[in-house]
Amino acid sequence: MSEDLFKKIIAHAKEYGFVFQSSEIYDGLSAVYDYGQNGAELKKNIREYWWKSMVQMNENIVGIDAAIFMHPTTWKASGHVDAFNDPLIDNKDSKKRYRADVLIEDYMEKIQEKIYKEVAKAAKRFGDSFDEKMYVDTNPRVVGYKEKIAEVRHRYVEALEKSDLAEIKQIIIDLEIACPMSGSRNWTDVRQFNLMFATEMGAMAEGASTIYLRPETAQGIFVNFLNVMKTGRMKIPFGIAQVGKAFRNEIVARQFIFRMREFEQMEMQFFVRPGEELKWFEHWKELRMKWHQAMGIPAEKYRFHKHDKLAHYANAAFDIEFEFPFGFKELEGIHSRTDFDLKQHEKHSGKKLQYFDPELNENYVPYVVETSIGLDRTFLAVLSSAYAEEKLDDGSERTVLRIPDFLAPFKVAIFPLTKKDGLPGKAMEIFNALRFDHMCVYEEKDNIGKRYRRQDAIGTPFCITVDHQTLEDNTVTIRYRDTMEQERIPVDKVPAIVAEKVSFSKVLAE
RNA sequence: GCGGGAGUAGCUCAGCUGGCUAGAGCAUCAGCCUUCCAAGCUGAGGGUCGCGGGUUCGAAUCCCGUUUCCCGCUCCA
Repeated sequence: MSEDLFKKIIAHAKEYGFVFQSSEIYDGLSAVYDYGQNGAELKKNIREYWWKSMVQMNENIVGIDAAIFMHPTTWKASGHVDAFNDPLIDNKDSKKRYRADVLIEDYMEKIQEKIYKEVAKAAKRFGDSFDEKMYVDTNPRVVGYKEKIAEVRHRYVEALEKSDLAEIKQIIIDLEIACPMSGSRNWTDVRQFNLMFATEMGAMAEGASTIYLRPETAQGIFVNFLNVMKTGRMKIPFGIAQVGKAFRNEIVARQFIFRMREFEQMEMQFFVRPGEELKWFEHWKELRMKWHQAMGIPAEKYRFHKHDKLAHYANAAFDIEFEFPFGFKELEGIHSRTDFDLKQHEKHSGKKLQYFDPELNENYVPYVVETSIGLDRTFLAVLSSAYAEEKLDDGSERTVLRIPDFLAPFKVAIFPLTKKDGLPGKAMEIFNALRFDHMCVYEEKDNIGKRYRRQDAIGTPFCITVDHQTLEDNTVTIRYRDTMEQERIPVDKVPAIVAEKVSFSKVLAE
């Protein structure tokens, strides 16, 4: 795996109609990509695989499709309005960027450490008779430190609350905070960087209010918790699934479709009895890993990554990481979100978001276990693990996408061996019979070898070729993408054979 | 957002010490040939050289700005 290979995959994705840069004729739009004719099919199939395995195969999980626009209070409740607002500052000499609030926090931390040191020294000096509380309250040096921290904190909190960026910069200047890398105190102004995209709703300026494009799909599920629970007569434990677009104005978005400003998430929020969340967390952690591995991608490409630093809402969190060409990176997150989200929405909406548990005979706010996977990242995982350049025995080379059969954009290609002798007519017959059930390609241009290679390049798993023998005994050859081997089979068996090979059922059963 | 590198046909690139109508291979399209694994023949289409400005008699080529991509830094509940 290398950067070089990654470049080839990106080039291949463009050349064969999988992924294009957005608005390319206008020089493109940074970190936004479009899916082409083959990419859209592959993406759709991955989405369908997820949906079937989560919704169709679980009688206690239902799917919804919530709007991208949500009431602005949603994002206050979820914490995104605060958490997604980072005040940033650059050092002009070292060219390093920092979060201004982190610089100030670090400064206070350092003073706090000085206090600890003083206390430790004093404890040694006085031995058993040492009264820490007394010492801390009376020692002039320690008191001075404490006052300094209190003063800074007061200014800092006030500035944050007022979003007074100039004051935050002034604090950094007054405290003589220097760049940790260069020691320079030559700072730019503090700028606010909001990770949520905002727009206006309402045509009239006075009635307009700021609306955010959702930065995650999860909230669409939480705000519909009551609706779905009541109308679907859901019994805990149950889940709500959703696939949809989310938007984040990333500071730096790079690595092709791995980090985009507009991306698609596939999420399921599983509502459970309080106290049982960690059991379900383990359950989903294992199930989700199985889902990935059932696709047929080698198991060693995946690994779990435990979050040591938990988000404010979580009490357990694991990522499923995939080995992309640029290293192991997050593909899916499994989080135990506790009752944080529903409680927050209760607080902000004034509605009771509770479940009456007949077994316990009590009302409670359910705990939530979330599985959240990036569709675009899964697409990239499938594409990059499928891409292969092979040297063949005859010395020639081929580029092949070994996409799992059931995910391939096109399932089968039908070729007449030549354009003469009525072969195209026979091939069209087969094509027309198959196209009702599968994405099919018909091609008669160029020699048969070229046509096979073209299908290899977009990952079509099967090619059916009609030759002269077909006209005599109604058999065709089926050629396999991965092995390049051929088999002779009766024409009337083709639909069943293809259907069996590209079916989701095998994978879903695992 | 900062620093470095790059942007010429769908792809890979040449041309870039300023000067003929901007080229090649592959790909695409039409046709011929072939008759089971990309390499034969004939012909065709496709580029305002990322975009804007400047210098010049003349700019793909030099200068400035801008934009996009790549690498590093930074950020990523």
